[in-house]
Amino acid sequence: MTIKERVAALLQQAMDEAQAKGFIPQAMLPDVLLERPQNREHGDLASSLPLRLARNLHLNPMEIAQRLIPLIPPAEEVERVWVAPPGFINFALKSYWLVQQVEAVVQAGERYGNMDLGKGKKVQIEFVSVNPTGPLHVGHVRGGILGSTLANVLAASGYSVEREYYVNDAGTQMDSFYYSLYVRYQQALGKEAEMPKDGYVGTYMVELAREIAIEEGEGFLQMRPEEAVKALGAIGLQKMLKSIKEDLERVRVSFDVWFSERSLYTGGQYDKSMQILREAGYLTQREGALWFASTALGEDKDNVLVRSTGAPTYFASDIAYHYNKFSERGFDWVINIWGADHQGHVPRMKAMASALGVAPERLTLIISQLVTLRRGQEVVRASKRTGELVTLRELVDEVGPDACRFFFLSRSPESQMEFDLELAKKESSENPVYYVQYAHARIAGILQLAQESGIDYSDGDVSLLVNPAEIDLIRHMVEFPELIETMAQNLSPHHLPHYAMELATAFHWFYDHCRVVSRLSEEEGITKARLKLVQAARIVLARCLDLMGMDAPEKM
RNA sequence: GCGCCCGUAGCUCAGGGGAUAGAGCAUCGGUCUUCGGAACCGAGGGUCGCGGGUUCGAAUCCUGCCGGGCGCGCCA
Repeated sequence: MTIKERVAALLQQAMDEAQAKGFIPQAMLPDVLLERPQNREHGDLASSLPLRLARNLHLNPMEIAQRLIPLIPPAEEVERVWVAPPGFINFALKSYWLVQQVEAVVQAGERYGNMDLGKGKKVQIEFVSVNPTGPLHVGHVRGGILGSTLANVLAASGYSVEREYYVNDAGTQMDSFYYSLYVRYQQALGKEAEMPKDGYVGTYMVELAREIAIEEGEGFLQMRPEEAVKALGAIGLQKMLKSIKEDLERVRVSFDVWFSERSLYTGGQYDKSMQILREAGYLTQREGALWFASTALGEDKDNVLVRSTGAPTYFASDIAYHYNKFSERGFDWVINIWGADHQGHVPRMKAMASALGVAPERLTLIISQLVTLRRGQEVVRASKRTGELVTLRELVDEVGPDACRFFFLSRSPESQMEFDLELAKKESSENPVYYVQYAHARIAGILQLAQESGIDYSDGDVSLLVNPAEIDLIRHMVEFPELIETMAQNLSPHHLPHYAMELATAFHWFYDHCRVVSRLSEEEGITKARLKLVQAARIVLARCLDLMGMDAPEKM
């Protein structure tokens, strides 16, 4: 239970009693009872409950507050409760309680901030899932970093999380990729062959084909073209996937499962899911194609599942895929992270869930807006087909994984963002990423010094911590569990970098005001107490960095 | 034309019904310079795109414009 929930419960108790005794009329309580006021003078926690109730109760908000306050039970956490116009109830926390939280943090260690919001529910996060037709570029990084961090956050919140990459190894785009590879392979071996007009003309395809020609020899030239395309394609796909995986690992994005689209056709999920839709009456045959009657579910148009050529669409695969996720693998909750260019597919996905008999709220689609890439004034256009793009690899080589992650993470998914490569590079020596990491390195330095000096601070007495800088640092640490909760509830990991900045600031401020390691024997007590505080600060900061997938350096 | 997202400081972005709207970078000024200066403190800088509405209270919710991004295929 976070301190916010604890105090909210106290307020709730007071409210119940007030109503039971008839001091206050019965009323529905708002969901949110407590807030963190932005101004310190308003206490550690505040409630606008009286203001919210005033209208329905036909009472003056100040009056409501006055009646409520005497009924708030005394608690070891709370120092003072008071009314503030126009009708807030403010709470100040006891500094004795705050200071004891240092012990709580140290005791919890790496588990500090974890909670059981998810109660072990099985959640799957599917992200990136780019067609393996070429290298990942900058636009794909955002979803990867968002997904991996969200997965960390949900895991810390008590969900059982699985990370998945959906490999589109079937479908027309892949056919084009396979054929392009065949052409490049022939050319690599000196044979005349012409690229299809919508083929993948990027230079990486030339290199891929050459590599295969060297490793596998000329054998594919002897095969019938269809056979060669298939055989080469299988090799090309594996190489492409390997390279994508390596690229993602450079930004510390990894997956538990790489799921093959093709397996849905060989494993029977496609047939089964279509059967379910057929029996539910959602399939119609029209104009030579098979349609999903999504208009029956409130969508504005139907969607083709099987083309008149007999080839299933990507959407048909999606249905089979989600049938597999929900019905076969039994995920309680499925989260898909998509780029804004797929936003139009959301309604039909929801319709599909209903048609499969899955409650639509068990499927969450997070749409992250696209990234505009710039080099100074020049806008860089990304086109995978022509190969004119800044790859993920180039980006990470230029900017580094930590800065990359921090930068992408600090923007909320729904806001379009601009990535200026020049700026990212230029700022990298003087940017917030290093500010946060520096705080960690500084802490490590202090603890190192303590160790070298042979100081054992395990018996440090935290009640000696009274300096405002010390208390301020503790206040920030105490907010960490609430942060985890907020991020998990709103699926908004972008708060993490901002919090990390604030925590680092609080630490630097403390460092500036309070000398930690003292050689004076009369300062032994405060030295140990502060070392314990520093240890706790390190735990929280390291957790932040870990959740963000960043390094927590000992030295820089 | 229709749908979704966005518009907040010079720039990049937080804040998404509460009290005086914040951060980083940039600009200007100061501190300290014994545990790591990749630090600390301060200043300037805002019609929260514009207009209406709801509310005790709106940057936040509703609505109409304006501006930008992305969609609207038997492509993925």
